[in-house]
Amino acid sequence: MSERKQKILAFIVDYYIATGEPAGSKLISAAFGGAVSSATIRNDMSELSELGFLEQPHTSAGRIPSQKGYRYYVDHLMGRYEISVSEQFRISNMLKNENGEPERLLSRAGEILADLTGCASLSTTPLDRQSIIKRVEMVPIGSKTVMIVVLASSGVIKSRVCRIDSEVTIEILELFYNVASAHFVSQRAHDINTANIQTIVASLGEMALVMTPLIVTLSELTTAITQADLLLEGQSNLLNYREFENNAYELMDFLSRGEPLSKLLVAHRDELSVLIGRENFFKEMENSSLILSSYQIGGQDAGSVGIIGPTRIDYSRLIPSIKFISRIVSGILSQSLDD
Amino acid sequence: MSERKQKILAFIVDYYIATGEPAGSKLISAAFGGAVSSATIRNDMSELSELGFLEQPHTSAGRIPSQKGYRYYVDHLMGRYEISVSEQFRISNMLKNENGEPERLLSRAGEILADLTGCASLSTTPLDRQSIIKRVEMVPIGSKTVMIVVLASSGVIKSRVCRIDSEVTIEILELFYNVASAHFVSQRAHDINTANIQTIVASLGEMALVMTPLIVTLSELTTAITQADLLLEGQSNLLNYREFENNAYELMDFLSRGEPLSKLLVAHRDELSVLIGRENFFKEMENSSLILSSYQIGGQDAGSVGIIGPTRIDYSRLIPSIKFISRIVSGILSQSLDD
DNA sequence: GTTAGCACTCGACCATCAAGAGTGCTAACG
DNA sequence: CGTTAGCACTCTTGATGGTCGAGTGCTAAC
Repeated sequence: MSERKQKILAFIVDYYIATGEPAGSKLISAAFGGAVSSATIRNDMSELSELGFLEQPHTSAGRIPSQKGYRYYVDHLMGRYEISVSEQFRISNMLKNENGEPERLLSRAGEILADLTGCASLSTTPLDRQSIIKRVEMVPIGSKTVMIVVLASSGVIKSRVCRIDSEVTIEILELFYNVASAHFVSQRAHDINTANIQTIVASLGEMALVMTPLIVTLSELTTAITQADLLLEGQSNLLNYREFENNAYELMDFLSRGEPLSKLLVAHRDELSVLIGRENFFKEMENSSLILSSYQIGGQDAGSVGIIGPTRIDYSRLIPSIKFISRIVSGILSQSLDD
Repeated sequence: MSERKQKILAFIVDYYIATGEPAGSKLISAAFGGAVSSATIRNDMSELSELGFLEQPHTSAGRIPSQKGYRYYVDHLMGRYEISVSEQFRISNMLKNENGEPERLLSRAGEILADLTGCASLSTTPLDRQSIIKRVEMVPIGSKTVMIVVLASSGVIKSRVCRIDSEVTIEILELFYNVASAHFVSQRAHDINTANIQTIVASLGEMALVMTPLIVTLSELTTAITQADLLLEGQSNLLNYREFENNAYELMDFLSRGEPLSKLLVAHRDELSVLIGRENFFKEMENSSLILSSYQIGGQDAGSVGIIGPTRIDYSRLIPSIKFISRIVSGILSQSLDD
């Protein structure tokens, strides 16, 4: 593709991102200082249309980028920016104290990202197929109530309160810890077979009845550890975009379902993924773009953070913010893993 | 107000709730079987307008209820329904196993309510000004990491992970439990003075530095217990209503801010509160209605569940669902308190 | 390959018009 | 006095048509 055509495509994308208006040949010619006449631009635009990079809302409007046009722009044309040092400083300051649970950190990072970009932010909790159950704790909360805490080597912590039918005795505590260390601790979370729960419980003899809720809860927690949760922030930001005026419900409802999206995020744990429109695979997102950047824990890809917005999103300005946030998140999560 | 006028008002409200269309005099006359002529209806409607119960979108449309009209309808006119026994059974079955944390129960109840009503549901976590800190636990999670768990007499459990700068020793554990039982356990959560934290920490001498993050986290958790969290579900449902087409962002953004709403809910812990439009106090909600019903723990009002929707909401059908859910929630929460 | 010129298309905007819905008012009725 | 029929009036809705301007595609010339 000729250099001029590239410049034209770049201009149209930039202009449409900035204003939301189609760009016409005369406007572009003027933007180039009149060095090329509008007729020439028209010829080029016509070819760009034929190649599928541009489309026309209607005959007498200018051109706007097609999804293929955005793709070419992202891959070859867009400017590279960095976020300012003071901004970097501000962001890392806001996050550096959230070094407890990954979930809190990610949710805070998501808020910042949503504010920064004016889009909705999303992230997945860390997920590592190799992660093992590092620790199981049972904390008495009441005479018949305990809290079960499970810690994975990925740093993820899950806890849940569980009520049983009788008083929590030393015997129950001991039995629980025995079961936990025999069948759960040091196992890969993915390998723990939920079907085995029955046999484990059965082996407890007369204590089986009392222990069942505890073992079931423990098993549910280990399952929860093998699944990435989706965290969403700033969804309402999306309502400010014209493009979502008519299908806001579809999109928001899809977002709130969580699971399909979290699968999508888990499948794209690269340093940078830009998914434009129909590249997202889900019909509900065919008018949206996703920008994702993975974070690492101890050098291992563990999850992603990113944003969702209309396809007409300011890729070049927002990509650096997302990359930066994922770097910060990587740093904080890796550091808390030093225990 | 004459009986006929009441019937007319009731019909207009019902009709508008069902169809979203204004009702005209001819339609109403026909609905009454022609027993009264449209001219008579017109006279009555004119008076109802003068009294402020009805308004006209424009001259040649029929009448729709004003907010005052809805208020009169809710107070005097609407039908009383009950939800079917099978429905009651279905709902209570879905909830009866969520007897651990109140937050999980309420969030599940909120999902059900949102599905049931097609509105967004909201609820507050239990809050009791008299509630005391019943228990504080510190669970080692890693060599330098602990999880602090605080349990209040209201049944609310808050936990957070905390990292410190040195290994967690027996000495630290003991010191922590000493501080906790001296200054936190058995205290009313509301009475714990955050300003005292400094003096507590200072009294620890050379251990002060290590202990600070732990004590601060503990103090933050007790503060969190004195505040009702707001749980929202099914927000995207609201996007299906015509009335929110133009101000969806305002409303959704307001909902996601949480705090003002949770204050509103805490202030309305009655068996049933219906807040219509401007009665909601917040400008962002002037076109919305809130239906709330409080739940009790051990006979004490502890929080509310409810829904938010457009003012044109089916009050008579939805109120029973909300009351029922709050009764179920009361039951489950009171029962888990028996420890 | 580039450009000027021009016919053509199409949406946005505006005014006009007719149809229909619903009202408010008046006068008559029982 | 409450109720009703009748009618003029208002206002929205939708259709129609015309103008304007923007932008294009094509052709012929440079």
